[in-house]
Amino acid sequence: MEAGLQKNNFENTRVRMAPSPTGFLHIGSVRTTLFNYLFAKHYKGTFVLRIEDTDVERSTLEFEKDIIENLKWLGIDWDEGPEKEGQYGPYKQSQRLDIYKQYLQKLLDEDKAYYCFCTEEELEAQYQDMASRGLIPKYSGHCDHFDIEEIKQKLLENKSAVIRFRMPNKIIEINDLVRGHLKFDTSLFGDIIIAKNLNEPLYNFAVVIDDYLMKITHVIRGDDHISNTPKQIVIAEALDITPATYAHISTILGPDKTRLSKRHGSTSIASYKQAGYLPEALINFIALMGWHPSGDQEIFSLEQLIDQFTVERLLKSPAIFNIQKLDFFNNHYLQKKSPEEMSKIIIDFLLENKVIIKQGTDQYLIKDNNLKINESWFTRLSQIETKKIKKLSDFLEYDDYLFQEKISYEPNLLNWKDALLNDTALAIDKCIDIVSEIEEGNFKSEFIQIIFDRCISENQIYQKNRGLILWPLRVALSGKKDSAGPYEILELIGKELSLKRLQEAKKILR
RNA sequence: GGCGCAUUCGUCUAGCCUGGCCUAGGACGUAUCCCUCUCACGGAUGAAACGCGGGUUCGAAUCCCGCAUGCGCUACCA
Repeated sequence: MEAGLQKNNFENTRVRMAPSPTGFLHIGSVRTTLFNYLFAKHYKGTFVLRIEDTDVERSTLEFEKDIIENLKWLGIDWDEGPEKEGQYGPYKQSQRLDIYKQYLQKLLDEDKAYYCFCTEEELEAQYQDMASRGLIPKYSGHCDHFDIEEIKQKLLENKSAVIRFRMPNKIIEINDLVRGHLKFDTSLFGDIIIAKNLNEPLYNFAVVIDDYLMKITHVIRGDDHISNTPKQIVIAEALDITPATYAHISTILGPDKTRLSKRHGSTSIASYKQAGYLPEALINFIALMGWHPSGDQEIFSLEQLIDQFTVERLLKSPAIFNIQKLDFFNNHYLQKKSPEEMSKIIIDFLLENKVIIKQGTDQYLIKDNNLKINESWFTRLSQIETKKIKKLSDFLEYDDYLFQEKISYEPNLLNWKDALLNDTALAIDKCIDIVSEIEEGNFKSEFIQIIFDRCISENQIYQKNRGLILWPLRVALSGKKDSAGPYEILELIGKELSLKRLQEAKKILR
């Protein structure tokens, strides 16, 4: 039978994502999740989330929590799954052990599977032997002929045993929604192990049972599963189960073109969230690695993705993860936030990173320099700096002078181009005079600018070369060669701290 | 080794099914210039790709064959 060939209508689809809680939710699984989700939503089907934790040694509750939390954060929800029990639950493999056991027993009873008592050493020896004779290493069939009494006896003796599936020799043809027609010769596999014992099924077996019982119609997964597909199909056939239709998408590669992994830096969604990436940016970026519409549009909201998604546009070649593009998307979505929204986002971020402390309703304190600020301060900050920010953590890097008490810089930095040291000192004095004169209540950048403009128009050297006064002012306030404009910094750090820094600069120049 | 999958600018990709509209389009990044006290923003301009070799055809990025390269699977992981 050619799996999936006959059903190419996408009505009443049930698709699933089956992450294993063996690590923090990473970019790659978010991508497959997203495509399953888009598929379900676009074709008005059901999206099932199933936790694949049959590997008890590696699966943890912490990772499971991380997966659920971050999917929610990204805005991906499910119709059935953890916290949303439906009629095909439970949705956690570790709670379905009795179910697998029945099917395992059925295969055993029908002699479609058998106990294997070979030890790892014996297996190793068999493979070695085959390889040395130029054969393809696969299970020799050493244990495939014991009779019931023999097996009973061995099991009673507590011999460690695994359950192997009697692999039929046949050609399996698959019509993959993304790859097209695929062909496999199952005789190459040998009798694969489908369970460690009756209570510990392995992935290739459990997944078949689950997909069947959960009435999954379409399976979208990474192409690293292509070789598993024929195995799952023969198991399904042995159980008289109709397999789902498959769609194997490409994998994500790191810059060195190997599969994206920890050695390429952080790949967990949590770490991107922490660095200050927006869920909409992540979704947009990830969706475009492995899927693309026929036109030139690149900015997509989740709703637009659902609307425009089609399986036909799923790509088969692997995509290399490019953080600069992610940064671009994040910057884009940051710009689209209103200053008020941004203000809230920045507050949360700085609170989280313990840069500021909440002191009451609309009252915050910058920990290091004791500046008392409120929400409108953050609104201003956002108006001034959001354009250059790629991710929220950039605020800490680019605008450190706003959050620190002391700033440090090379004295030479105060000098504008080839200005004379003496002129710079004069400029700083001038700035101190001007800033001192401005009343606290008028300490807004627009007003400050008017005052400075007046001073500049009154002094010919400054009129000709504004950098002569503006550069040292800005460096004295920020300690950096790159920063926001001097008037904005004055407003943000306030009169007291500004004067302090200007006096500091004056000292340095002597 | 065996099996499988992939191959258009540095990167993500459009175009490929249904050959001519492709002197290959867009985006990110990058370069130069303008704006400018700096950074960023904005504006202008540019560099940059059909893996290689055959074939089919009047014509190939597009169809066919071979090769090369990369990746994946070949677990008592998923």
